[in-house]
Amino acid sequence: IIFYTKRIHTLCNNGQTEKALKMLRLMEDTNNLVPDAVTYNTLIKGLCNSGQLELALQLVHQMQAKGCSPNVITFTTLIHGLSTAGKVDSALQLLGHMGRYGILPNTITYTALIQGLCSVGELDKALEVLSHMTALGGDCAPNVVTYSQIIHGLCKGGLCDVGFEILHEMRLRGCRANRVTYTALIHGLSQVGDFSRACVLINQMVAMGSQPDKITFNAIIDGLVKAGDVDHARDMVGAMWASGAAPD
RNA sequence: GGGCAAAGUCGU
Repeated sequence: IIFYTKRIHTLCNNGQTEKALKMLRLMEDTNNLVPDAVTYNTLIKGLCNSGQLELALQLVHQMQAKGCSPNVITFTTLIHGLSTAGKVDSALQLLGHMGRYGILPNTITYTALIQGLCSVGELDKALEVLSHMTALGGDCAPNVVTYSQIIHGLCKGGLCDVGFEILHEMRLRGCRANRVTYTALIHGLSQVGDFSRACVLINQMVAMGSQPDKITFNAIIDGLVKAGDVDHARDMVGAMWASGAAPD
């Protein structure tokens, strides 16, 4: 069964969902194997990634019909799929249904939801979810991914200042910002031409032990070029070499 | 300790 699940995983990653579904039938019908939650979750993710949300939801019913209970990963995968497709209402609804199955959302589940809220511009709601997570704590406490993601969303929505507040908040709560966190904020600042604060952040991240990488530099160089400041962009390319990241 | 879920830049 692990063997089949691995094959299904590979097929899904190659976008071969048809074949993956056939593989599921093959293992059930001709091999009398019983797929478990991991098998179904793998397929559900594949279907979500290829935009076949309906089929993914059907598969959840199918697994239940066969006596396999969905778990928190099943729901998180679906919520992520719905969020990515911009169907945040459905994602929220699904979150509400989880309780009926006796399954509690965790940090990753909420983080997937925040992703969706940000992408449709519901930043206020995303911030509400973040507070809720903080209040819940434990398994639902926001982590560095949650914070990085919401900072990214805020910056995209033009709210870099709020992004800074979140950076401070995460520090207060003992969550260390990493390269992704800083890069998201640096990118936001660069896009609005606030290079001085972007540089301050670069220095901060170095001081905190995160080296800027290619993506960090690209983010700021792109901003400089868009602002027509080619000279400083060249300087940054120099700094990029100096820090051991090769421009591409 | 097994196979499954979440975050950053540019590249049409």
